[in-house]
Amino acid sequence: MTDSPTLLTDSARDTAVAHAAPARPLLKGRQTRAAILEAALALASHMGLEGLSIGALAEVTQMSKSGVFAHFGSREELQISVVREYHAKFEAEIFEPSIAAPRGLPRLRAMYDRWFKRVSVEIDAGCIYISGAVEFDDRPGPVRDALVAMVQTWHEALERAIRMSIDEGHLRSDTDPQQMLFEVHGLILALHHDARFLRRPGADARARAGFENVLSHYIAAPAASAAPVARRKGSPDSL
Amino acid sequence: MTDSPTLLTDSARDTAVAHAAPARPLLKGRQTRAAILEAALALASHMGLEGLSIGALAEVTQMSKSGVFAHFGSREELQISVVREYHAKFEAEIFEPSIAAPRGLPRLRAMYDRWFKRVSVEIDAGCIYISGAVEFDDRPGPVRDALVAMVQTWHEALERAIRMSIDEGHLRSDTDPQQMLFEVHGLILALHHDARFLRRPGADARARAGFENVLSHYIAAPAASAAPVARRKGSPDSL
DNA sequence: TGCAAAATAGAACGATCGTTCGTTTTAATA
DNA sequence: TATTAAAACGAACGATCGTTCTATTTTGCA
Repeated sequence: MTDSPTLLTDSARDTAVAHAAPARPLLKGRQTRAAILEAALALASHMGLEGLSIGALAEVTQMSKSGVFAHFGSREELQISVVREYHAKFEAEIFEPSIAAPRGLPRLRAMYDRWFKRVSVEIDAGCIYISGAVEFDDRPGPVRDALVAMVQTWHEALERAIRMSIDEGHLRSDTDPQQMLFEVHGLILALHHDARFLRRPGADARARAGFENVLSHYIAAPAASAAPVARRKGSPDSL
Repeated sequence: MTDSPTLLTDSARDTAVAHAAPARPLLKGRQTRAAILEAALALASHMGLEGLSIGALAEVTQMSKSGVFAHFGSREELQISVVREYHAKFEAEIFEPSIAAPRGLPRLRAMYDRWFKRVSVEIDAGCIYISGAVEFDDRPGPVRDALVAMVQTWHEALERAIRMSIDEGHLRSDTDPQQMLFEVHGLILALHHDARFLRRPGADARARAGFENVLSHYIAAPAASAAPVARRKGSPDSL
C-alpha cells in the first residue's frame, strides 16, 4: 500500500513518512535530498537512468560522493527515487491540471496537449518514461518495476479519459480505448524521436495533426459540424 | 563516398576494401571480425549500444580483451561497426525483399509488414535504431551521426514508397508523405514500447490495426473496383 | 617448407564506478 | 547553551572499464 503509484506527490509522501516516524522530523536532510534529486532528475534526462553516476551527481551538487550516497543507500534506490520524482512532477504538471477540464473529449484533449507540450517544448530534457522504457525493457529489477508501474498508471488515466469520452458521446461507442491509446501514444513517441533524435523541425505540428487524424477516426458523427466530408462514417449509433 | 549509408551490405563493403588494399586480402581476420560483430549485435540488442563492453564481448567470443579490441581500434569504432552491421541486415531483410512487391501501396505494405514483424516477432532482441535513438539523442559524436544517417536512409525509403503510392493513385493526392510517415513510425515505436517494455500481449494486433486506420485516412477513394462496401470493418487487404 | 605479417594473448595502466568505514562537522532539541 | 543524533566528509576498497604495450601464436604466400 505504501508504494502504490497513486496520485501522491513525493513531497507529500515525505512529510507523511516524517510524521509517522517515531523519532525526529528533521528538515535539513530532506532538504538536501530534494536538491540532489533535482540535480539527478536533470542529469538523468540527458544521460538516462543508467547514465546516472553518484560521482557526477556529487560534483554538480558540490558534495562528497559518500555524502550523496548516504541519502539513498544504493544507486538502484537513487534511480527509483528519480523515477518516483519524475512521476510526481508528471502528475502535478500534466495530469492534475487536466482534470479541471470537463470530462470527456475536452479533458482528453487537455491531457494530450500537456503531454505533447512536455515532450515537445522541453527538447533539452528527454522524457524519463520514454528513455527508461528503452533502457529497462530487457533489464529486470525494481527500477524496471517502478517504471512500468508509473507508466501504466498514466496509461490507465488516459484510458479512463477515453472511456469517459465514449460515455459522454464524444467518441464512437464502438471505439476500442486501448487501440486508440496505442495510436496516440505512438504519436508522442514519434514526436520524441523526431524532435530529439532526428532534430526535425515541425515534429510538434506533426504530432498535433496526427492527434486530429486519430480523433477523426474515433470521433462520434458530429451533428452538422466541421467534419471532413469524405469520411464515410458508420451510422450515428452513439448520438 | 565510403561512408555513405547506401544499399551496400557490410560484407560487400569489406570485400571491396580488401581488394582495394595494397598488401594482402587475408580472410581469417575478417572472419573472426564478423563473428565478433555478430556477438556484439546480439549483445547490443539487449544492453544497448552504450551497454556494449569489450570485456563481455571477449567472454562471449572466447577471446582475449585485446584480441577483440584490435579488430576495431576503439570502443566507438566498435559501436559504429555494430550500427553499420545492423543497417546492412535491416536492408537485406526488410528493404530489399520489399522492393519485389509492385510499386505503390503493395510495396508500402510489404515494407511495413516486414518492419512490423521485425519489431514484433523478435521481442527478445530490441531494435538498435530505436534504442540507439534514445541513447544518443543527447550525445553528439560519430556514433550518433551514423545512427541518424542510417535511420534517415530508411525513412527516405519509406517516404519514397509513400510518394509512389500517391503517384500510382493508391493514396490521396493531397497526402502529406512526411505526416503519414510520422504516424506510421509512431505505430512501430508504440509496438516496440508495449511489446518489449510493458510486455502487453496483442500489441502486434494493435500495430496492424493502427496501420489500417492510418491508411484509411490517406487511401484514395476506391473508384468502383473490388473494394467492397463495408470499409469500416477490417477487410482482409491482401488482395 | 620457411618467412613475414597478421592475429591473438597476456599483463598492466589509469580512470571511474558503487560502496564501506571511521571521523568530523552540522543542526535540532532539552 | 549543552547534548545528541543526523549529516557530510575523506580515504580507501575491489571491480570493471577502455586502452596500450610487448610477446607469442597463427596464418597466408613464396
